[in-house]
Amino acid sequence: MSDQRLSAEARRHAARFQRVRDAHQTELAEDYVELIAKLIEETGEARLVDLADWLGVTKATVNNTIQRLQRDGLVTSKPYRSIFLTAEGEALAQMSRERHRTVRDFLIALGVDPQTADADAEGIEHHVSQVTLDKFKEFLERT
Amino acid sequence: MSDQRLSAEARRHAARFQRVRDAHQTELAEDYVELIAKLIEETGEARLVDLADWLGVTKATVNNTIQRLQRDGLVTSKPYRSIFLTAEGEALAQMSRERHRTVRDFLIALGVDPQTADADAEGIEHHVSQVTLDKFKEFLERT
DNA sequence: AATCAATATTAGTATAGGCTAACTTTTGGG
DNA sequence: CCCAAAAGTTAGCCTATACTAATATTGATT
Repeated sequence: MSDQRLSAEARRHAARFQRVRDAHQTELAEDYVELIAKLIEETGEARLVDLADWLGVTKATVNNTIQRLQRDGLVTSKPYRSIFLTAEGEALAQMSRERHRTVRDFLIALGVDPQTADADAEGIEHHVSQVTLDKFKEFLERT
Repeated sequence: MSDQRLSAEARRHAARFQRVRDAHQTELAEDYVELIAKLIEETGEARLVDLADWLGVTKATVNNTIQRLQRDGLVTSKPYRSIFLTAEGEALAQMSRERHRTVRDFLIALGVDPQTADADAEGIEHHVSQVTLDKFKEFLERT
């Protein structure tokens, strides 16, 4: 299918873009399951209103998104009841939390203040490949 | 306006999310102006069809986005003519390119292979604060 | 047990960012 | 110089992610 007309560089560039676009699709899901796991762990349950507060969006938005996550098999929820993670959601949450922590710790080890590290990690975590994550870990071990 | 009911941690979390959501709004604009600058520099002009090829999306999508960027004052374009950057677009492009290069070089200095560094930099660059970028530069100088 | 506040849902709206298909305009090769 | 291919535009569609406002449900307190 690859268009002969295109340079190898253009094709690589397009592929990278594709990858970033795909990452955007999963970002929000990762943020939600990460937060749901945290809330369950710390408060015993994940309520819609708490998610809305922690995410800084309205309840209606959270409701929408939870429907989608349920459709995609990451959470379960019944009307007016609190939200649970499926096994798949749990796995994604654990992965996300670990990656988040690694990115955050790495930035702090680099000399970034914790406040900024928190903020930047939130955006960066979804775009770090396993290869890069391993380099971050290596650096942490060296320090 | 801050809701007394919310913990400081929840408020900080929500603020970080806000920041990531805002970053998403500018990401695509940055990617476009960065690419437009590159194409103008290397080929003399930025044609819609080239943008579509390099971004891996259809011409219709690029057309849409260019209208938006024009509305937002980052590019100028006339029907059936090639695309130019405004002063503001130029400034954003330069900033983006420099940040992109720093992130990429930093990852490579860390030991990440160039291929992966390219791919990860594409996603990461939009979420790196000036503070973190400066730490990346410091690291590059130390190496 | 009734009521009210907290919580959740629904309906309706908007924007961004994607697509395909059909159309128009430009341009370059014979 | 004309006409076909390349380039650009338009219309119509879709999904994700947000919002407000109105409604419905739950649960705690009197």
